[in-house]
Amino acid sequence: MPVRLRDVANRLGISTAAVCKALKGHKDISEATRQRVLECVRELNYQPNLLARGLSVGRSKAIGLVIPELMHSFFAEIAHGVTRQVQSKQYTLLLADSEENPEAERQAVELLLARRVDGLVIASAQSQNDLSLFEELQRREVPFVLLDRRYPAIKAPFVGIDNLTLGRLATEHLLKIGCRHVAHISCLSIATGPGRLEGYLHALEAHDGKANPRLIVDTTRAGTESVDVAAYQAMRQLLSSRPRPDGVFCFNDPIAVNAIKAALDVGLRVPQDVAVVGAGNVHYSDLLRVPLTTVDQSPAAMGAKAAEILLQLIESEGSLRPADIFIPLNLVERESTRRPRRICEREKGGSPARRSVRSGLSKAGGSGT
Amino acid sequence: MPVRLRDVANRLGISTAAVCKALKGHKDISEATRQRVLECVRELNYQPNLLARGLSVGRSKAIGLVIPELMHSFFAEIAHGVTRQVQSKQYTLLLADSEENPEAERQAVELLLARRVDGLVIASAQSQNDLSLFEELQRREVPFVLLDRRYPAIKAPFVGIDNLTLGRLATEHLLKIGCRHVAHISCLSIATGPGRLEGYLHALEAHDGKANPRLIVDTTRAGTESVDVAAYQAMRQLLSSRPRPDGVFCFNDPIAVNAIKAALDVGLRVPQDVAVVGAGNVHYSDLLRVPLTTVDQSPAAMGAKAAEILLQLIESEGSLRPADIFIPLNLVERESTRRPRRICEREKGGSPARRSVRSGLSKAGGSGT
DNA sequence: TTGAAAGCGCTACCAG
DNA sequence: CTGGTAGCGCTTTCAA
Repeated sequence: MPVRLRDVANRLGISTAAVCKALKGHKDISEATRQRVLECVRELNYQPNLLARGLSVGRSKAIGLVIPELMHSFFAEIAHGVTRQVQSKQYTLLLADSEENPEAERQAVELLLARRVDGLVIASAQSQNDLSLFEELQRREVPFVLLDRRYPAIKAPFVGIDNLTLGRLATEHLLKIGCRHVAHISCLSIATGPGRLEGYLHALEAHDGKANPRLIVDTTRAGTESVDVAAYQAMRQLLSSRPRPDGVFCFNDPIAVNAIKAALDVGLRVPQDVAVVGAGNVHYSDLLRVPLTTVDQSPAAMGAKAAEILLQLIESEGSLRPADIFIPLNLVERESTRRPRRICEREKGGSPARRSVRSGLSKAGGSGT
Repeated sequence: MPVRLRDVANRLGISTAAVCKALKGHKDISEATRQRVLECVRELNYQPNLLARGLSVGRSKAIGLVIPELMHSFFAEIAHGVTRQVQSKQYTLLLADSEENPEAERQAVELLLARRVDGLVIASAQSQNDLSLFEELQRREVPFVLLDRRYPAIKAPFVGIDNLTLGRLATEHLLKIGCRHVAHISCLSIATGPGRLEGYLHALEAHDGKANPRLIVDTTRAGTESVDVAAYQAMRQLLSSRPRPDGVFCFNDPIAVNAIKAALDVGLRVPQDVAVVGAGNVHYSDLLRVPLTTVDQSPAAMGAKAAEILLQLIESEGSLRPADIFIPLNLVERESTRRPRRICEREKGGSPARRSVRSGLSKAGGSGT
């Protein structure tokens, strides 16, 4: 039904080869026929069949993006960054959502490979213990870049943030505003979780050396329980422990938002009674009931960078081995940690060199509409 | 490099045809050879090349999704609904983001067709005046379904909401809580805009017959100005007009959020001085500084339904002509319209039959993480 | 400068 | 029941 190369060739009384070359500006075709071809193509509204081309040349000009959860606006923004970059280079994006399920992710990757994508960007749901998926990809020499979630054992370019720094940044901030008992709601089942916990511990150690295990609670979900309720419960648990924390660093914004909810529900004030910081700088986090202090990770930039690197990787045909990229972090200070002026007593020991904190320009005022 | 059908055929000393049939369970192949094939396939880890298959059978088992703005969480959720449905049916999703640009959308569609997608789901950025893109699709007999943004002149299945009802629902709510001067911040450049305005007008007419044109301001952007600032300015303008509105129905949540910001910035209280309702029930809208009353549109359900219909359309090979689907609306009442108890004086005339309002269960408590 | 022809990997028709 | 074989639409090499 659709018009083929042959159709325009026949109509012009020339060969398909000639048309093909004319179209890609091969210089061994006369300008005259080239013009005729171009005109005819326009006239018939010829569109090359990319399946056929892909089969023929062995490259599809398509890449796959595997995301653990598109509902999370963090990943939606990443996806946006990826699409922008990819579309600007005339590639097509194949999207798969693993819903945080490692097995679903495997199948999704399998399917994308069967479609002969030229490469993959993966924000993975695999556990750190099972790297077989990535090993398989390497064995097959499929170019791929790891996004957001890092697997140190895997030698593939990574684009994301340094979670240790993130955890430290957030925790130091809480300490700096005078919190004495800083808790952490973690999510160790996600690849970025342990690093943030570690950053939290580092900051505490550097400050006064003590980390109270009772002030760390994890939200790894047992079964189908939603993250929101897990977070809510985690906060309730923290708030009933003694000493009661006066500052909480949460693994991410959704958790932080639920933590705040939990605190308010039991009659505590945020930030006066307990300060909260999240991570991700989700849209509208400055318009929340209590505007949320959070660590911005520039997800769109992350996505764009990952795509850019993947495309380089593909076009360089393996001659390139790009370094990991760490997107700069940015602590955005808002109400949830804005303590009534109160000098921090006993600032013990020299605090370790802190990463520079860029001006916390709100993101929700930007393009998020 | 990757293993082909031929490789397994050779290894088994049979023909590719036999292998092909064995794999798809054609009954004219002996169980014995079928087993041998299956085993060999597993052993060699054979993966069919879907480009080749697509070329051969003329169907790609892939569909395209065209979205105007993935950053907007409304569309991210739609995309999520689509992916779920599509993946469950073993289709692949090709994603394109038009960034609200009609021309970019055309090109994106062109590219998807060149990749021989079996159909398209389009939340379009085309203006109502230029339907050529859709006409072209119909001419080429490409199955497609219109999502969220409706083009009445186009005979293609539509999945979305009834904007007139939405506008009426929101406006009636404001009237019901006692607002005397209900304003509307519209966005007429988007296909869903006019319907909502109309619903607003209908509600006012039914109530007391008067609609003040000064209380309607549009946010169609001049140039590169962001929606957020357009919305903010629109609200400022409204607030300085006399009579000052005491209730505002906003085209969508991002606009509503900025409108609230504008009101608070000039020292007004929400909802006491001015009540605000949005549309979309964006994540966390119940955790905003002022939790936002909004009309929920169940975007994930919308996406899933659209995909489902498209797949039916494809598999029925045009024998089917599905009806438009209107996803039920759901007014979610929160702080931004929770007026201090105040009886509505002078409830003139019988208010028109109102759509049932389902229980306003918050969405942010759900899976949005 | 042009064209014939051989694939790319898979499917499907039709003859054995 | 099985296996040649002729495409699907495009690219590319090689000969004219």
